[in-house]
Amino acid sequence: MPSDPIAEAHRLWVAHGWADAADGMAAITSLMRAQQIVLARVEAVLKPHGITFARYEVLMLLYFSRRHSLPMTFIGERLQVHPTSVTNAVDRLQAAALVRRTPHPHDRRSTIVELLPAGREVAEAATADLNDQVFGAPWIKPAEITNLIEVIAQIRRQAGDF
Amino acid sequence: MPSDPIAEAHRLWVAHGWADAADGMAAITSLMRAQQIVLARVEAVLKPHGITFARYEVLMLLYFSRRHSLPMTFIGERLQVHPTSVTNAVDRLQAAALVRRTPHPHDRRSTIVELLPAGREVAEAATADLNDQVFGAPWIKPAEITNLIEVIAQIRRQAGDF
DNA sequence: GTCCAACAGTAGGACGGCCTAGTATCTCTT
DNA sequence: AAGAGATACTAGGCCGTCCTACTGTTGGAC
Repeated sequence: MPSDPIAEAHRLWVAHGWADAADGMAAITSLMRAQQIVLARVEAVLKPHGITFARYEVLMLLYFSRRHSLPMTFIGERLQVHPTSVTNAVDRLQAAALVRRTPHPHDRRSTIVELLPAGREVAEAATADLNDQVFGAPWIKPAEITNLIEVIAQIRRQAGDF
Repeated sequence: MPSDPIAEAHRLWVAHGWADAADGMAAITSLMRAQQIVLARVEAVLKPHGITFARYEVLMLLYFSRRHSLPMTFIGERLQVHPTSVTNAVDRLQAAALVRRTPHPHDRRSTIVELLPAGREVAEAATADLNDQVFGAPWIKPAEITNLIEVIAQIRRQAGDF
């Protein structure tokens, strides 16, 4: 059984006199690796539904909104992604007839994205699968999950994420 | 001050009867967001050095290897990325004259990537900046950092990462 | 009232990740 | 010794992210 590459990197960091940065390096590298692992699982579950995680997030944002519709700008701010990424995601969702663009009634610069019934179906079906196969699956102990949420919330808060 | 979008999503998950998956959803969403935040910081620090995080990881792997050279395959396995991603990164590092490709002495299928002196310089300078501005910076409390490493190690181990 | 700065969205391009397909080489079986 | 399967790498393409540049619209300063 091979050793943990991150623990190995940590050891090398200390050996090179970078001990005060070794923990931070290991934590950030861990974060990168974990995200990659988890994203791959999520994408695998979403693939049969014909969407990606980026598009799933847009769908759920619309799903939870009062009128099942939101301005492009709001979506970008909420998901913390660049406006062009929203354009990209909405383009593909619209091509799949899951959402549609509607002009804003008062501001002709703005565009409203509206969830279509087909999009609502996909959102519900995809969520059922994700809840069953990923979110609700026993990947780590429940206590550790809430711990993880708490620690990351600190990072996010410190970065001005909320 | 707006509330935490992830806490909000958690609340909605519970309200829709998905309580048993709410924590997992929040943890995974947190992971995604945190990775995005941290990666952006790392990339900003590396940008003046003319490399990205993907290429930095390759450079450091070579930097720590005995002969400052490794097979393409080994790099991909260690970094847990697709072989084509290694090809991509090495292409760009080679174009920047930081590494070079060398034929494997015994196996003509294989290619050895060798760190050049210029690559060594960049690796050291980039690491100094990363240690100073990201890895060693006080983004969360030290105890929380080791906690994060531990929890993520469980996820990675469960996923067969090591 | 006019003009200009700010804003909303999109087009085009760079980059990293993956997948599939293809070539070249090795290795094992028979 | 020969063929089959595994292995190493790469080319081309898709997707999501970002950046810059551009068009159109709004709203406030004057």
